[in-house]
Amino acid sequence: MSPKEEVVANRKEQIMNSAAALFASQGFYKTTTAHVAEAVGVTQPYVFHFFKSKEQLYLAVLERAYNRMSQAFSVVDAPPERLAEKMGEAFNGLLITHRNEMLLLMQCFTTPEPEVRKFSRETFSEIYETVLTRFESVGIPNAGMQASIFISCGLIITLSEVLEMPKLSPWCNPE
Amino acid sequence: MSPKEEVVANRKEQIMNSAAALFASQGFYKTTTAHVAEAVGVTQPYVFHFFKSKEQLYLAVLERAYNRMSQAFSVVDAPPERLAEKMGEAFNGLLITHRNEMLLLMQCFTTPEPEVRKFSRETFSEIYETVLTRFESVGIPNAGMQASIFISCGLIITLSEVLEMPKLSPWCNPE
DNA sequence: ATGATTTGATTTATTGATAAATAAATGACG
DNA sequence: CGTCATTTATTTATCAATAAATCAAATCAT
Repeated sequence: MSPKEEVVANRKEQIMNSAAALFASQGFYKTTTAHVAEAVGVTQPYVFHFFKSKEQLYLAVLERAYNRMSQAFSVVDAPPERLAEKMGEAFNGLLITHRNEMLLLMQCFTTPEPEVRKFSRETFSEIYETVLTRFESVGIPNAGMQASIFISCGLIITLSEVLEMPKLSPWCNPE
Repeated sequence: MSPKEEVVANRKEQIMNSAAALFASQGFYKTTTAHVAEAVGVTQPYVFHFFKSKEQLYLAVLERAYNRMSQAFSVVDAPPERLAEKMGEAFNGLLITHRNEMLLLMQCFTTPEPEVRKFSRETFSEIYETVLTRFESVGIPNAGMQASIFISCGLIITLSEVLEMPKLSPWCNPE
């Protein structure tokens, strides 16, 4: 495949990538389909050839983000005392490699669109259950609370990233 | 003042109250000024008599919410070992008496409007500094981290309220 | 009657979505 | 090999809906 062909072949992915960046920085409502199209270099109506609505595009991006995160967590391996720490590192890694997707995933619960709410509920539930089960399986005491704390770390890291306030997440700061 | 006069006298507050409820449940973008007006029982253009834009209305609601929270924290008094706990209770109290305002305050950082972002940054910074100073003044060790944790509790409680997933905030659950 | 309160009518702007047209690529077939 | 047919990719043009904001006029209380 020539370079151009390569580019064109994955239009759907390109659109999802641009959409992820825009949704993450502008949110669902301020991001227009025309914006997304422009970022990719196609026309606005063409976006609807791949996604039947703006909402479906948004959900597709979120879905991909969740899968990536789920996958990243599943491959973490560590002794019980180190498990939470290692999983935290996995999240921080994703925050570097797929920043937009992670920020999006951690903020999507504030988007009041019913379908998005449904996704949020299901997804946060799955994340919680996954982490909980993981913690329990290696015998971490008070696993339920630890799983909650784990998610709350993700939330405040997101807050600190969105507002550019590093002091709010002493976790990730040097030393 | 007659009942009607009483109602009318506080139109501005009424509007802010309805706006708080709608913004909290529908978010900034899905809440229209017509919606707010209808909830109060006035016409849509009249909202603009009190607030020069929808955004200013939103910010006014947020400001009031922050003042309430700030005030509630400032009156908390407890011995060092109990301070964080008591302040947490203060927040939970507000979550009962002024649920909409608190949920709004904890989610506003996801609204990409520049002015709102600015408010969020300033406000979360002030909350953090207030809590931090408070913790430090009574000699709580690792006050910075504790202050972060305090805020992250607020975030996950909000998440669990918005998504109606009580399991995510074991803090508030019975026993 | 005068000033505060409130409304009706309207404007302006934006945006998601559709449909029809065009261009480009692919492959069959003489 | 080249031409025609068919599919795939992409654009142009446009609609319909919604919502914020403006403004002049009307109502109401003192």
